[in-house]
Amino acid sequence: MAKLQKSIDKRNALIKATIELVNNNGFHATPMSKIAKMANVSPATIYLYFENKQDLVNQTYIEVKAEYTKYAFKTYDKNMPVKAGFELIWKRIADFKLKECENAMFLAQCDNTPMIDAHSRQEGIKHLQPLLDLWERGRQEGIIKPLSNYLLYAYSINPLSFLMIIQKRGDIQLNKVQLEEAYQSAWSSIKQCE
Amino acid sequence: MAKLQKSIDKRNALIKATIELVNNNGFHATPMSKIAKMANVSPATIYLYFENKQDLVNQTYIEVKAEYTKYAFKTYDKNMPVKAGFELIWKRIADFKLKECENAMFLAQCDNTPMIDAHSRQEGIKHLQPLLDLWERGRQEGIIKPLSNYLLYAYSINPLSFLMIIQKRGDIQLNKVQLEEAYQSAWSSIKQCE
DNA sequence: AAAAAAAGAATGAACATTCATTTTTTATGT
DNA sequence: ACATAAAAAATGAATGTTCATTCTTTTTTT
Repeated sequence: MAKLQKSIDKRNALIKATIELVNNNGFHATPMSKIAKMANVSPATIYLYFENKQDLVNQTYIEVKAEYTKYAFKTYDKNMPVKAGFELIWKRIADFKLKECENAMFLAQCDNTPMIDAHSRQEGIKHLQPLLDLWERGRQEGIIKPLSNYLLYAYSINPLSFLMIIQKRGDIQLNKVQLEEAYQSAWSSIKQCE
Repeated sequence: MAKLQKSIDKRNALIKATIELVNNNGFHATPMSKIAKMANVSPATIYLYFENKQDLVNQTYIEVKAEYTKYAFKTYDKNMPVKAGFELIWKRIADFKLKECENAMFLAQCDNTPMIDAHSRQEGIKHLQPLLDLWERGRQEGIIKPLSNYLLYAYSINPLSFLMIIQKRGDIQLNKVQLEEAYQSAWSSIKQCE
């Protein structure tokens, strides 16, 4: 037990260091040696936990993505009405993106880069299903526009990534009011107009 | 004249090669030697045109960003009505993102990465002013929601980046109809509801 | 005492950048 | 026009560094 615990701690430290360094310097400028140093570990030790650098980054991606979706759906129940369900999920996602900034930044970087291999990317998408199901229900009930999931995502969820990035960069600081405005815009763009 | 022309051709070839390689392999996996090879030039020659790798990437970014905004505003006239002006600019941007896919992909990667230095990023934003002015006018006329430029951009323009990426990845193929839908969503999310 | 985990140093490849030469262009004098 | 010298541009090979990964030894756990 103690051994296993210790191992998990080290693995977590490595993943955390990877996120922080990749966020600040980019993949191209984060050597294994720095990751090791930040995690208080010898470079050689990394290879006890991960196959190589690519594997480390892939696994970090999958881990963070899983945290993200877990957070998003934590309080969601698939029997909720469509509108309420969407609002709930949207706000959880917003919460994650704006509070767990490090994690969200890392995902944004991975999602726009050939840094992650196709297989891990696929793996990362899996857990988004509840949202897709909700949208399907919304379309059937005539509450949500009959657009593809991709379009709905592009208009209602993806903008949060952009907002997160510029907030991190210090260009804006979203308060409660602005967040509510952002939510209304998101909803406007996907709800079926009467 | 002949000399200058030749130089510009080489510079362009280098920039083109940089875009293509960074798009396909990421910054971290595009060595100067490959860029040189793709541009049919010796590695040493790159340093006659650019200070170093960072400078090459920064200048490529600025160049592509300038192309992007030039394209976006090509047929826009600042005396147009707000709604028509927005539709025009939006559709030009969509055109650019979906047709000049290579260029747009490169920008997306740069914009979510510490690949580009802050100064060059600043430089790249400059040319967006006509759109910001249009929005200001729209807010004053009560046609556009009283949101910050960042929010308006996040909801009406940024989704195109996401759509472009998934189209490049082969997940969707936007036709005329879907593009019109996307436009309507964009407009819905920023227009003042009556 | 055996096995597992971790470490630091070593290895070899890849890479950005520079150097010494060669090729091409430009300017000059006839 | 033309030959030729100076200047500029371009090159391939060399340089020195950085880095991912592995090897051997040491420490910790069982």
